[in-house]
Amino acid sequence: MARKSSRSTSFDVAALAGVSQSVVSRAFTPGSRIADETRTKVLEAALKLNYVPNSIASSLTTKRTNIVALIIGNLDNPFYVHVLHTFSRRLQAQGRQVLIFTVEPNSESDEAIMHLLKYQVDGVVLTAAQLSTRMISLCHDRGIPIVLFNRYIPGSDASGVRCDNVAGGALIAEAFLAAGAQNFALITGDLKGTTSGDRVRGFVERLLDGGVKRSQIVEVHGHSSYEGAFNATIKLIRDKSRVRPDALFGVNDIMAMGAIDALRHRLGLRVPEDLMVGGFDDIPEGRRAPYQLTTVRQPIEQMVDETLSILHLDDPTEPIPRGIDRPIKGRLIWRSSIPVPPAYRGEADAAKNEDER
Amino acid sequence: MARKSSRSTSFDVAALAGVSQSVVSRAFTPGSRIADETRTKVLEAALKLNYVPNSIASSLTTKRTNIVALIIGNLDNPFYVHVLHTFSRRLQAQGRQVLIFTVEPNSESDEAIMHLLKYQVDGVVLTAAQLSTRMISLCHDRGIPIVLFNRYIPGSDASGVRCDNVAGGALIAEAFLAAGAQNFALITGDLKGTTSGDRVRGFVERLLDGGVKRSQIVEVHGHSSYEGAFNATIKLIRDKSRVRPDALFGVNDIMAMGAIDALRHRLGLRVPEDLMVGGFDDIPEGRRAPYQLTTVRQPIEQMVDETLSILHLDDPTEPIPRGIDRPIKGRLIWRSSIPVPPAYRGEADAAKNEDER
DNA sequence: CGCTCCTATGAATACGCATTCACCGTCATA
DNA sequence: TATGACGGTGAATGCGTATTCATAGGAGCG
Repeated sequence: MARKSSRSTSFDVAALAGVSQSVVSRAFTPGSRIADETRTKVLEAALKLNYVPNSIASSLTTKRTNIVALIIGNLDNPFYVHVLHTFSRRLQAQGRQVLIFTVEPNSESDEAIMHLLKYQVDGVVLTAAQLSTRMISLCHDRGIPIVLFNRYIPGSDASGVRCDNVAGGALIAEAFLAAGAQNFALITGDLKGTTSGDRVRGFVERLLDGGVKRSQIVEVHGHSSYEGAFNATIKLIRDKSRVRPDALFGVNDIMAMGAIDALRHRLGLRVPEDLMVGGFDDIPEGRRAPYQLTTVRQPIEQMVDETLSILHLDDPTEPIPRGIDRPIKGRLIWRSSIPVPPAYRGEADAAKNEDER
Repeated sequence: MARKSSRSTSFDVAALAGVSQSVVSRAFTPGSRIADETRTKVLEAALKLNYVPNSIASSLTTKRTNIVALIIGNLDNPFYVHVLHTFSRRLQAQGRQVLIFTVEPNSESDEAIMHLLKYQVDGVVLTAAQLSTRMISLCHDRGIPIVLFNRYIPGSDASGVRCDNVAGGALIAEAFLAAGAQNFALITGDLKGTTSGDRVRGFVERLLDGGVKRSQIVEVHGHSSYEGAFNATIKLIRDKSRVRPDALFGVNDIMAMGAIDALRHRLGLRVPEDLMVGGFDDIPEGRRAPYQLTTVRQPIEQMVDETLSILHLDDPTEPIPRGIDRPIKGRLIWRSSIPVPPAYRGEADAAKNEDER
């Protein structure tokens, strides 16, 4: 059989059902004017012919593809996998699909944008990746809304949804202070994106506010990954020129996990007894028995909701939203990678119950 | 500005460049008959107008969308995330994109198929999900090639690429035997797919061949996930009615990791001293310091290559490949979750070096 | 110089569907 | 019975591009 064999069209169905092609179209368009009886007749004919409407063809007239592009720069961090999964589920429930564009972490996504423009996607979500403002206006000019997820470009007219990273970083600082830490370290990746930078800033500022001296805080950079944090931690602890920290903030969970494993399996230190560790994101992996990571939970579902609402997928006549910056507060989840101060015992138990469900 | 504002067409470009629309089309079609000078002129005009060819419209005539659907049933297992990532990278390099369809694990993907038919995708890859044979013929009838990744339906005319799971299971059995294990346990998820079943079969058969008695092998089922294996392991070890196994095969790496953590953090056992553990997949997570998982490596790159070559994306005139079953041998990677017998020391050191690169 | 051959281009058409507009029959109303 | 009003249908058109076919012009040859 030839490859492009029998793909029946609305005309074929119309012929079989004894109606016109317009009627077939209406039979598949909810809310259009057609007699129930006729619709049934058409659907039966369609079934016989294995007819499925060609959404490519209909996009041509409706100017809607029901496709949303997701540009994603880091699938090695489980957090972004969860983000992808959440978007996919939500959009599928709306009858839309995700067209995925993977880019190298920290590389510009400009090329991806050029490609997705061809596909006439209804909207774009960009996460864990960089983007030039030129590309944003290119999308806007063409009527394609774009939302940055967990990223923002201050002063640009790009819209974004993000966790309030400054406030979140402060939460970890507070947890450390409440647990009685004295010397602080933080491990972060490159600061190209605003995400890490904000967390670092919130963390450091809160510590300084709490009376900690600058000299009590060490900042280490590594590749923004489990391995990067693993190696950076080893370097940090082996550096005998400074006092060993007793609190370590991994700027995201996957890095905190790398740090914990380095501490335990390379450096022979105990967590949290010798060193308490805090993370950020609350990925399910951080809840596992070896980590029990105290962290800031990013409310993914809510952030995805916000993102979709900004995209206005349902009514394309809305003007494209510009310059929106919607920071959403995260919540501190107490587990045992930071010793739980008495005041927070109840909260920690609640989190534990929730995890075990 | 209105939403669907200024999206210029090939006619606009033609007008600006002083040529006809056909010439614009040719300017963007590699290998078509057009004078270099003219092409340059057209491209300049296109640039001025921010013109990007509308691939939706061109699909209508070419009958190619350059979109490949990927149905994926389990993003919680990092293995499938790597699979997704690999497909995405490969296809993007060819100028194609992945349209993602997430389905609930172990649910039928029939609905997803109905949706992707609308999008006129050029091909379909299905992984970690179930599918009825009816849907396969539906795709085939419409000229859409579909390949099952790590899954096959014996006797059907579906094509598939998979790791040779029977042989792989046997490799773990051999490793256990070489390490001197006496009592064996295996933890597996539901056996709906062929993947787990084959691994179990290869494992058990190889043990029996090696003189192990049936009574020395315990099989435990749990949800096919980290947590499922974690809980199943606890149940297994706490069952005092039988001797404690000294070797445990997690039917995939993520389950093996769950098992290891349960052994260490709930049951107070040491790995590999009290219990050796083997996995399957060789996900990067299993290489981490706490796990050092001895496992069977699935050659993802090669499997993806095979899959793409079966899809024949480049020449749609090829007849749709039916009934292909391409098993690919995996390779045992020695790490330290199984004590390395002297004969394999060299191999293990090599793996270690490779990991640390 | 006249012819053919070939290359570069333009005009026209098809792709599959949504949508507009006109039309027809029916029913309720005056 | 005549008049609208309205629900349902069909014919025709447009969406943006690829492709076919015809043509103009130039190069090469005898």
